[in-house]
Amino acid sequence: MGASGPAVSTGKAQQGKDANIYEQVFDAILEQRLIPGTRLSEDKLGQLFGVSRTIVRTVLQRLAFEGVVEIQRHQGAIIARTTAEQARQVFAARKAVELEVVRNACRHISAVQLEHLHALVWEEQEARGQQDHGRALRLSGELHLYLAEYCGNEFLAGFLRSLVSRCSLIIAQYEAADRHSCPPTEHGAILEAIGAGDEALAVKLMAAHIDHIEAKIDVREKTAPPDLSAIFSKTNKEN
Amino acid sequence: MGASGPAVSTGKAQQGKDANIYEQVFDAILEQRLIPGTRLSEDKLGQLFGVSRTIVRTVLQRLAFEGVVEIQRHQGAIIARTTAEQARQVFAARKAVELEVVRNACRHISAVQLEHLHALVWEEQEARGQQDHGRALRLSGELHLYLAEYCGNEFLAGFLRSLVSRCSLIIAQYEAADRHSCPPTEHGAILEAIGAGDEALAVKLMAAHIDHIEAKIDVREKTAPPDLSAIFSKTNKEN
DNA sequence: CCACAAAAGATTGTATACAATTTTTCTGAA
DNA sequence: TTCAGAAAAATTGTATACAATCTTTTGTGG
Repeated sequence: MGASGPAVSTGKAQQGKDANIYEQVFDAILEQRLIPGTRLSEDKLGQLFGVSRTIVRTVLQRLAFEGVVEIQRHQGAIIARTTAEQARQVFAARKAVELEVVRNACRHISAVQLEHLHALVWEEQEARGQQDHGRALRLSGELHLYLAEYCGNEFLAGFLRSLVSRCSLIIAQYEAADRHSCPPTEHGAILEAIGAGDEALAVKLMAAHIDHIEAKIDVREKTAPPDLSAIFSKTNKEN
Repeated sequence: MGASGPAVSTGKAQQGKDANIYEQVFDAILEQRLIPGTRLSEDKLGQLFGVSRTIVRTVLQRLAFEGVVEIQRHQGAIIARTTAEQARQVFAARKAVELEVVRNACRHISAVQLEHLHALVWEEQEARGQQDHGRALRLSGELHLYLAEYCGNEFLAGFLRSLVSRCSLIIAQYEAADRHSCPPTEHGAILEAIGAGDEALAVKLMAAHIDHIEAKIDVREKTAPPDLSAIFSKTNKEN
């Protein structure tokens, strides 16, 4: 599988060019190449992708619905920033959803689907071995998303999609320097339990797994607020 | 509270005119004045509300993201139809989310918030007594939504919002002639349990409540013809 | 040099024009 | 009549023009 797969089924097929842009922006978020606070100018994006603002606007609105960008009237779109309290809520929501997902997966998942998930784990380890943290993080997210998709509830899967992408933003905003967001051995263990149909164990492992991710984030505000350095020295402005 | 409240906080304040149209369409869905399969022509809606297709398009895309309308390329938007399997998934998702909501509510809810919910139950009973089934259904939905909002997790609340609206569509599509979707005594009992802080009881009652709603739907397909302008005529001046 | 107001510039909000596609209507023949 | 196919109409997809608002720069007085 190539580096830039379709990132889980994002909806229907046969869509317009907005779908392409959406995928690219979404993937960039999942790989943390777009970090919270980044401004997404309609004109810039339009020129970048060779489309008019109409298309860009559609994409930005969709991303805003998903919660990964914030749009404020007359002030445009930025990659969403997450407060510490919101981060707590995201992990709580993930736990509620993913425990249900795991329960369903233990009953509904097929052998070939399980095989696919194992392949993702292997791919993720490979990326991590190559120090490609962005790709590893995206693959980790995709594992959770495919698991949800295979559990047989498209609504839970769709919701989890927005939670996982938001998690990427949270990690980008808060995580300490050492970045190993999802211990891959845990992924493997969860899949083992699901494959064995051991619902109780799978649920327990998934709960612990999410707790571990949450434990890694550091609630001190790492965002550069109106920088002190900016107050004392006129810093340059990018682009 | 008047008949046409803001229907739970739908997001940010200070929004454009699209917010108004969105509210009206969403309320019409919650009150089942818009039923599954109804075609939503961009031009018709635009003339109806006195805005250009640009605005209508924004609204339709948002509704599509929430899952209450379906958009197919070059074929426009219709109120979403739900398959029997999807309906099953919606109720499963609601159960997963609302049980978590109830657990949190038992710990986080305040006295004044609980008072508000009790008032909603009373209002719903009143509407039912006046044979205003549409309003009763909307109030029932708002009860569930406010409960989620008060539980202290905006992400779960937002997800539940789309599930509840989808439920209105499911009921409109499938429910038998006798329409009493949410036995109000059950609502009261759930609030009692939450007020008493009895988590186990509250969870049990909510689970049973959702099961009862699901049990009422009837998977036989029932079609219905649309009439667009009449639906919004009471709130809009121009034909 | 700083504070502050006004103008210039940049960005977003909305409407409209045109292109692409689908749906409907019309025509003719089996 | 009924069917196929083409023209006509209607509807959606996209780009662009202009209006509204915000941001930055500039100019002036203290």
